[in-house]
Amino acid sequence: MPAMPERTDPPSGEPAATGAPVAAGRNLLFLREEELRLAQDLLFFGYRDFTAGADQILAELGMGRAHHRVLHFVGRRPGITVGALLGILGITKQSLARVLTPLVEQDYVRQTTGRSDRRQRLLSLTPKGQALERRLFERQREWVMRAYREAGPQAVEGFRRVMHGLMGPEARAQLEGLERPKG
Amino acid sequence: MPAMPERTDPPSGEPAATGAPVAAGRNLLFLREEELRLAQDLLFFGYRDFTAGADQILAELGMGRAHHRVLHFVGRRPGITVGALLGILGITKQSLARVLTPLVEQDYVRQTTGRSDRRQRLLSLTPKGQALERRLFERQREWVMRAYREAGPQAVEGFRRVMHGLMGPEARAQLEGLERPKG
DNA sequence: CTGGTTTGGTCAGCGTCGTTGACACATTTT
DNA sequence: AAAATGTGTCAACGACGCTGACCAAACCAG
Repeated sequence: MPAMPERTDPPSGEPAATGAPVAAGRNLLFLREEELRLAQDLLFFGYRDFTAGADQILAELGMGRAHHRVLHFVGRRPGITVGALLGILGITKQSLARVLTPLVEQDYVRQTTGRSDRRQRLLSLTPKGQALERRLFERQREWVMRAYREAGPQAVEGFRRVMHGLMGPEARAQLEGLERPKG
Repeated sequence: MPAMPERTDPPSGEPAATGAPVAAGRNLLFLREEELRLAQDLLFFGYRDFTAGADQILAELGMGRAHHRVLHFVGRRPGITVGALLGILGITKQSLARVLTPLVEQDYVRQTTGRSDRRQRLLSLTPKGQALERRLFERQREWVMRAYREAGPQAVEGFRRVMHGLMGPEARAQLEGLERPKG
């Protein structure tokens, strides 16, 4: 196993900086390579542990992450239509149904017929749904607050900027809608 | 549960202040509430879009995210044992097997018998595996670099600090191991 | 009014990726 | 020789994505 790339193998066939700072280019690329791999690690571990607390609560209720997302986004935008929720979640109607139907049946989410358009089913949380959503929220709140405290307020701002940058245009638009509700 | 914060109601006051502890307390709580809900949104959208690019490549090859993780961590730590990989991924042996076996059969990952302990199977990427891992890496690299550029270097540092804070103690220890290999 | 579109629901089936439980086998340790 | 360890594997299950097909109610345009 000699020919094996030692560790994070140094950028092999990099597009060698044309012209000037060859050595500098190598270093920069190398740095960025490690930097990026670290970002991958951080996102994997961080996201996993971020969701772990809520997952635990959900498991006790026989639910999963998908249920949480519905509770979260319906809570964030009461009166949202099924179609809009589908757009935010980026899943199919069938996938949503498997999770939404039980939530309605178990009285976590309420559906009311739209006033202007009676085909629409406007979704909102029942008190029971609000209570669960809040419980999940509190669990994650503690976790995130710990991270925020450790990192400091300036880091938090940076975190937000980078995460926002990781979102695609569609997600950014949807986030807009979430931040200023009615518009 | 009347005490439940109605919706995401807009922070009424603002940094009001030092004179009215009660009102200020309310504002701070609201702020944090919104702040935290925003963090949830950012993590959901950001992580999803971060992985989307690689997912696409993987789908073309009939693979999933789990395959990518194996390629990533084996690439990051060539010669890693199956047990250590299980520890990093935090999944069961059976779950790993379903993904690792095909990767070995399709010549992406190589297994060599441990020298000191011949029960161990040391994992490393074959050239084919390295090529795929690099392709996936490059795709994510572009995406992350865009976010980094938009956010600026200072934000990047903050991002790292917060993500690190989101990790639990176990993940932190494992990240340690990834950053300084043999150590 | 009629016909087409939109919104939402549902059945049926598939794939990935996580889980548990139970065994098997080689190797190392005691 | 017996016990513990590292790995592999069979079987079954659950959560959560997807596609395709079809239906009903409501809206909308000609």
